[in-house]
Amino acid sequence: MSAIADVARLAGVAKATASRALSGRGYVSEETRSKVIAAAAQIGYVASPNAASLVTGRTQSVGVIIPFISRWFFSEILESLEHSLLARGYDMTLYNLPTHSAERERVFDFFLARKRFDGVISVGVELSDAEVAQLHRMGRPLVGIGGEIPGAHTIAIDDVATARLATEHLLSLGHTDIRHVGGSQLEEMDFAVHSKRLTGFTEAMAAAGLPTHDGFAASAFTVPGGYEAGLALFGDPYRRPTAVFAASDEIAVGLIIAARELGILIPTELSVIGIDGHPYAEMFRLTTIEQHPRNQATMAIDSLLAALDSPAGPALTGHITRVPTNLVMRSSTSAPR
Amino acid sequence: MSAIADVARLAGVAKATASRALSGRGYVSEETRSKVIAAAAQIGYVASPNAASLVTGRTQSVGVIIPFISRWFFSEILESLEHSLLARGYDMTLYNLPTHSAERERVFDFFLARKRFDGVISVGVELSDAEVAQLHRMGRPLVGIGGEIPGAHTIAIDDVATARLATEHLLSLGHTDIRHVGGSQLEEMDFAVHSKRLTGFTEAMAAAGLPTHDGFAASAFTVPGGYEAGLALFGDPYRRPTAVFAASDEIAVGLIIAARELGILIPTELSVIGIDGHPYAEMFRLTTIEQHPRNQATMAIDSLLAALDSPAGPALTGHITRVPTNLVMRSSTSAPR
DNA sequence: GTGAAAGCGCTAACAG
DNA sequence: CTGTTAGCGCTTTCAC
Repeated sequence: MSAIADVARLAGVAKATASRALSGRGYVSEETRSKVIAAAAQIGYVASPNAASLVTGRTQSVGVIIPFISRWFFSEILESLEHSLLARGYDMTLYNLPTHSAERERVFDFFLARKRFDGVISVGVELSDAEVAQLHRMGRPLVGIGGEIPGAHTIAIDDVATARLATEHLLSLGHTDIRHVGGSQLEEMDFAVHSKRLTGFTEAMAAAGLPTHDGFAASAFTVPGGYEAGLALFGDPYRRPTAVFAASDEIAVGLIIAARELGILIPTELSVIGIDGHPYAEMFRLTTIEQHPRNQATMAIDSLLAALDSPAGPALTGHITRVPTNLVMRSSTSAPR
Repeated sequence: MSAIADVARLAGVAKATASRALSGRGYVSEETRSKVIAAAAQIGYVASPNAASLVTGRTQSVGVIIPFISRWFFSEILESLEHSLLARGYDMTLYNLPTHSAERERVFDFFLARKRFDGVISVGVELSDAEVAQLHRMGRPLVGIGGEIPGAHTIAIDDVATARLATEHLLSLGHTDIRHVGGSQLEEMDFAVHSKRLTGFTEAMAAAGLPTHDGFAASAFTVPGGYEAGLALFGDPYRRPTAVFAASDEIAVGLIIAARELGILIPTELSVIGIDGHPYAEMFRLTTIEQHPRNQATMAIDSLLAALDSPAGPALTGHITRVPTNLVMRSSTSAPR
């Protein structure tokens, strides 16, 4: 009971005609079209994309790989990707690939090799040349978010410049004893995000002629991580910095909670700046640099689907689109006392 | 260039034999099997599940619908579902369906009707009889998480009992002026979670002979939501409760932050209890009732895949598995002063 | 054990 | 504009 055959029979036309009427491809008279559509509606027909994909090569489905789900930045990206894809008629299938995932190879060699996807979006996962090549061999477009991937179009902020900007904000307020709390170089994220943010910090400090030795403290990229780091960093009042640049809003919030617990006044005794634009930032009146994950997701989808529609075929060339970030000043930063 | 045909040719066998050797179904001599496997490896063959599904009816893919991605409970569930499914060779495709989503009908009538999934998992989404019937008509198993769905197996905690337990904990410490901060009845979640937690609170208070009028304050199910509610609730020292039961850890944390900001000592002047087991709970030394989302996810997957494997066919009967919760006492609660 | 043939549900050519 | 035919890549009878 090939479903489309049922529709065709009911409408009194050939399978091919029913297919044309329902898919909108090819010529069908208005009359026939409505007859077919009525028949389809009557028996509740929904085309099987799997069968169609066998002949068209299109699956109406996109694969997404992402290293975290619960971190704010990534869950925002995910929500936005899903929403855009759904609106355009695509399914989104998700692969959660933490940085040192044992599953990684299997995901690339098996799951992504099954020709199930019209395209792949890699969020915060730095792909090896071999991985990119393998995806390209299937002739499918690949778009990245978060950092440069040779051979693929990528949407990303400039991590170094953003970190520099954050540090410069504190410098411009008059701070000289500034620390950076961020991810450990020993547990580097993809695209060397930890290092890049540290580099931006170091560059800005150096440009201001300030020392940075002992200027960095490692922390998990979470609120509890920032909290732990804060307790350690602020415990001794005689060796406490006047300002901290946190590599993410989550860390920054943890730092603020720790500071409050220690009775440190913000921003009078301590200025804190973060990166992201997390909803918590407003509640803590946190000065932060927003990086608009939802915009990044939208741009990625637009790029991917454009590559699919373009007559030139999937865009295989590498190109990075830098997304602008913007500093939002709130009352967690001020001039030092 | 039918891929499996290439493998067959290279191995010097028929397509059918290659298929049997690779899928493990049917008789193949050990010798032939290894020859075929070697050939497949040599040309990097990966079977197309879409083509296979056309004949087997199995897609090796599961659809998941979920109303939130960024809330801790849901992102934990999601991570765990993805992990379990991947381990068993299934793809997970995700539909984000907020409570009053305009897309809902389209997801059921179009996306889920396309015969793309071997089964569906509904996380925190209360399905109508029509929606359940539609899924069943496709002969696919359906498993729910979060609340009873007639006609489907569901994994869920007992929300009323859990809320009662939380309230009884505060009562047992000697509190009498207890409030409940939770979701508004006007913006009810699916499965009436807001109402159920309020009911549990009310029941426990009534059993203790205590009044509950004005005992409830509405809040968004987030840290900022709890913070706003806390500022309002604790602002007036003469009308401040001695204890609060928050409907989630996120709300509870917001309440604690607000209390600290107002200079209120916890637990001396205010006891707070939450529900979930969020990582923030430890950092805030929050007494909470854990509901182990990862266990719930694992149970759901086991149930779904068992239904697929069972010779009796997909389990269509409704049955609810209650998941135990456990109270973890930390220093955010104590006897009233 | 293995091969040949049929067919899953659909769309793309090509006639008409 | 519409019907007929072929075939996407795979699995599964059913012979051998």
